[in-house]
Amino acid sequence: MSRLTSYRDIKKMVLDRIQSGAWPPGALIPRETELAAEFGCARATINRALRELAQAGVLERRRKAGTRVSMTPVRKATLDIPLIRREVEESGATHRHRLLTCEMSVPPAHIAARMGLPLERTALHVQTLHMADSAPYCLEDRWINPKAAPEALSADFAALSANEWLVQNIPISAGEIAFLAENASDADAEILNAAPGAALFVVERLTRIAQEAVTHVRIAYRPGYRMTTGI
Amino acid sequence: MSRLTSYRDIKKMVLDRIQSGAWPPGALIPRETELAAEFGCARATINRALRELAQAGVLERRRKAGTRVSMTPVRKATLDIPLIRREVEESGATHRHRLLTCEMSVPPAHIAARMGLPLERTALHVQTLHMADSAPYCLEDRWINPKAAPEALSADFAALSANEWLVQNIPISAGEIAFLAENASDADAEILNAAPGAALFVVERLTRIAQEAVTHVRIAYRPGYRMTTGI
DNA sequence: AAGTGGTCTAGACCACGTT
DNA sequence: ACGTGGTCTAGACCACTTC
Repeated sequence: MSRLTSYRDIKKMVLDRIQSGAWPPGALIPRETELAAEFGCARATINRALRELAQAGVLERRRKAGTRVSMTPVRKATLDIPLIRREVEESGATHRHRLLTCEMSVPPAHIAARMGLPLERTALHVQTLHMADSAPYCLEDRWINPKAAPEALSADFAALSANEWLVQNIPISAGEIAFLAENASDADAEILNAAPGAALFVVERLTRIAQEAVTHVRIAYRPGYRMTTGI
Repeated sequence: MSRLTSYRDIKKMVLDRIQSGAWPPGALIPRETELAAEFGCARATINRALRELAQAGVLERRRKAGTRVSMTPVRKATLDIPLIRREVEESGATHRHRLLTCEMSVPPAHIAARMGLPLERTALHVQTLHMADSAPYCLEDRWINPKAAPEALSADFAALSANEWLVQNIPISAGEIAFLAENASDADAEILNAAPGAALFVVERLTRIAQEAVTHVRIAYRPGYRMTTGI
């Protein structure tokens, strides 16, 4: 027999005890040393299993107080935020994109505020329509802070979409992301080939490098789009 | 100095090298043994740091091929799916709920199909309006498989919302979750006090225990709702 | 003060994928 | 075949919290 007691096995067994009701919500479970003895493995192995279950929200651990089954399982959903091109291609379609706008202009006040730009300061505005085969897939409306990403001014977004260019040229960074629903404006509707007022799934993302906003993007998906994941 | 080389420090230093551009997207980084020598710590420490960064989507690791900086930096967003009551309370408002429907009936075909129920089989249908202070917050439309959760038939959902009851009575389990946008139906609009056709942010969740569907829920939020998280 | 989880080490063996 | 990450061990010390 291969590895009788991998940390994966421990996780399964612990989950099993929870789901079977042997360890109900709120229950204190045995300490690591006891479980290690019971399962015949090192404490480090138990530790890894329990640590991962705690990270997943199944357990709550506190020094000295011990490990308990969560009372309110905070379910966490992990969403992948892929490149739009890849997302389209994985659905089996061909990805194309069309550059609609690429110019310096003054962003709307709420976007300037979120990016921390002074009012009236211009930024690079790039609008791109992404298509799956020949149908509109989503509309990317992006503002780029020229101070934080000066190279963007000379990039050719008609060749490589802004979405993809930024991923390849801006290092890993922090930011916020929001998901919401909006009624399609007349402009959105025409571009996405949707009915005016149709409910659109929208993702807004603000990306920073060292506190400074680099780019703000609003991606509005075609009607009917669903973002899915397991729990 | 305390801990010179905790796995957290390693993570920070690696992230720093990535964000500074020293290790650009796609770059192959040194192997674990080399980093351990450089930082003067055990390989296990390096392993934990790199493993967590890989889990966060920052690195991509493959045996024999080594560890690379992800080409697609912003890859994963983790959303907490809290109790609705807690979500409301954290915004500073008071949570109340009103039970609108609670009866056995035959679910629409697409829901029966997703739950794996035979056509015409009845299920428990529970509709709850959640309110923040006195304003509608979201509409919970839930179907419960009586075979998988028979105790639900005798629960008092007027006292404890179905959302909360299930969390407390059904053990942690697997499922799928989807986020989408829908135009408010006339019924939705009236209940949520929104304009008919308003774009609503909708979460649909299917919960299973051991392959069997326990409950399907559609939660439609009031117009203007945003689900946000860091990256 | 004492007990629990949190982390680190040094070494070992193994699994997987590339070559 | 071989090199890289994946995991496990046994032991140790530490940090935090409750008692």
